[in-house]
Amino acid sequence: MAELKQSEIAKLAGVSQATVSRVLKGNPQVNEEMRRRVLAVVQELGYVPDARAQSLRSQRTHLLGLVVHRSPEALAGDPFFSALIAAIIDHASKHDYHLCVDTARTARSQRAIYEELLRTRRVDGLILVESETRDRRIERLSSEGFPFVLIGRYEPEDAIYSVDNDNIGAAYMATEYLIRTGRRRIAYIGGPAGLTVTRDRLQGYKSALEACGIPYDPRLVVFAEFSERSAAGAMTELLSQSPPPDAVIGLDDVIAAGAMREAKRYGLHIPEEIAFIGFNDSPLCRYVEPSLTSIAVDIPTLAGRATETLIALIEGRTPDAPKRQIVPARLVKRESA
Amino acid sequence: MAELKQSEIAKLAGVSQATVSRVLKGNPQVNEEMRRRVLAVVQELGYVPDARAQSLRSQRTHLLGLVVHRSPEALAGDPFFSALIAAIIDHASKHDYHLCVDTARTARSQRAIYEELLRTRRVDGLILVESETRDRRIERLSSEGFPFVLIGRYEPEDAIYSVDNDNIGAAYMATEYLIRTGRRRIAYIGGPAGLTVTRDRLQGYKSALEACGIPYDPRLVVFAEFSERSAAGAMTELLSQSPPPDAVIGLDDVIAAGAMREAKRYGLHIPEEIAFIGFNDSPLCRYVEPSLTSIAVDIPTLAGRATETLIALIEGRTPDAPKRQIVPARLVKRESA
DNA sequence: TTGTAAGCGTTATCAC
DNA sequence: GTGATAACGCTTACAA
Repeated sequence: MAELKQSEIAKLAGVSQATVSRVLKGNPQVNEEMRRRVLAVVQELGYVPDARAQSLRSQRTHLLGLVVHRSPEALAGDPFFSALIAAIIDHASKHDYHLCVDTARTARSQRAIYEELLRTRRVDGLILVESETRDRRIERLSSEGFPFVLIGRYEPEDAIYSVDNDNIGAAYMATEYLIRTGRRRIAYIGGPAGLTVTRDRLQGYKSALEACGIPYDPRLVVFAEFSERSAAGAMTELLSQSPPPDAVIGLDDVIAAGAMREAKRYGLHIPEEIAFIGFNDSPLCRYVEPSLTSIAVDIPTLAGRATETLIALIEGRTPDAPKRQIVPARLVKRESA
Repeated sequence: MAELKQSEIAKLAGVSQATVSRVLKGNPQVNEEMRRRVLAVVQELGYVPDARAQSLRSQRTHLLGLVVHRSPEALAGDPFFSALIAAIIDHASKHDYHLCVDTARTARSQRAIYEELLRTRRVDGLILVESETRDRRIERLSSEGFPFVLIGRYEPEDAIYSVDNDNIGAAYMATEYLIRTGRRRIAYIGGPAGLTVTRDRLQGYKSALEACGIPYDPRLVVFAEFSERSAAGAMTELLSQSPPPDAVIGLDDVIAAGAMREAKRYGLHIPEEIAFIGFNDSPLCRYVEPSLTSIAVDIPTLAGRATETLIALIEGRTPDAPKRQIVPARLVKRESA
């Protein structure tokens, strides 16, 4: 079984190896008779071409790379990534591509990953998530003409292909909703400060405040890691102020939930005394008490657009989409706000 | 930049292409002088070998395949997989392997995945999760001598390499704990009936009942899909009985939480009237109200063992571990039981 | 110690 | 239409 290659098939079918290749590639100019003979042997032996040889020959691996900028621990409990990975695989498989996932925590390993996947031509293209605002590697990918799509934001907007939630709009929506429902001291707990998501949502938050004539108070803006624990710490900081906030927007559901839990520990009533809104509409929103209002980012669409765009790029087609695609978010109201 | 290959380096360093290869492979029998010359050029141009060519030549892709038997939707919100994937990547990267993830929902696509990854030699080995109890493809992998490791259980125990939570023990632990704390009508909500996890935990559940002299009542055993909604349905079924159960063990946290939510809707008090225990100790346990007691499966260890074993198998070393490895679980007590 | 050359399994360009 | 044959970029005998 190990020695199954086209030359074997050829021998058994009594044709040349080149003909076997033609038949398999669906080359139209092959005699019907030979085609049948070849296919019969292929079927019978269950021959499948060797992807490695095809990769070398065609300069295509049919592998997409997903690079996630988080440590394994931070990735571990995050439902966002399950959803993202699942959606990418789903789209990729339709085009006969596979997905290779890597994590790049430190700057060192980031470099390693890029080298490893890109320069080695191990993958045909890259999907990047949660990159730092200014990433040297992105410049490089770009200048080397390597196919890649960013999930998230990048400046200038039309420099590279990117797909993003409407983060600014989403944060604006959340903030405005809170204002509309009577909140005045609205806090924002971001993720790590360097991240574009963190910045973009901050921007939406600020715009909404401004549009509604509420002065921006920098003390109401704090940052946390992607963990419940870190979010609790940030919340403690916010609660030490007087007056304390009457609403909190967390960069994601985990952060919002962690903050909310902390507020509960302080004996605050939710949503009467303080409201909470998270992002991602992850399963946990329905589990926390009170259930968490959240901005739903449309992960399947996001992943789908990114994947389709990337594959188009790889295959040399011009993606029929603008360089920067924005996927709208929606507010899912629950009890916390 | 595109034309960077060993022959280029060779030309610039004034040596043969074979020597470049030797230097890069760390072959000891190369003159120090040439080695330096070669490395200088390599450094300067940032040459990295082409993985595709290496794969073909060495018959190794340095890719591990992870095949998950779930639909993208079912995968989507599940933190178990984020954790699993993260942990596998972490271990694999230490040995310079990458991870290729695929999902196989239908039987048809399962076949496709196996063909696609295995026969095409696209990956060097496979990690399988949540396989059906009797899976033809496993027999085939096994008989073809393809390196693979199963996360989960398989009979007979020493037929293949597998790593598993101590599912039987864990369910035993959960059940016994409930009995010890005074519960008598303990229900079990499994996942899809064909799954080995479902069966194994059912077995542990039964053993504990038997050991404690509590008769097994089949009406207390129901099955659900991996979704909150489906779990709620299963719970409704359980609650229609008289007397209703006074404790519920859910196959995973999502199922347990879904069931618990349903019980709350019925106005039952938790844990006074009915207790709940889930599996995985996922983040949501801390968010639900009351917080969910759960059996923690040690995902990093599980993934680590599976990955290390697989790589040993691929590289022709005999794994220094028994064919079937069991990773113990532990009970994380919270409010629900 | 180094270079030459064969070959990994394909695909694609030639002649026939 | 079909069969040789030359790549694809690398590793590794084998020769020198």
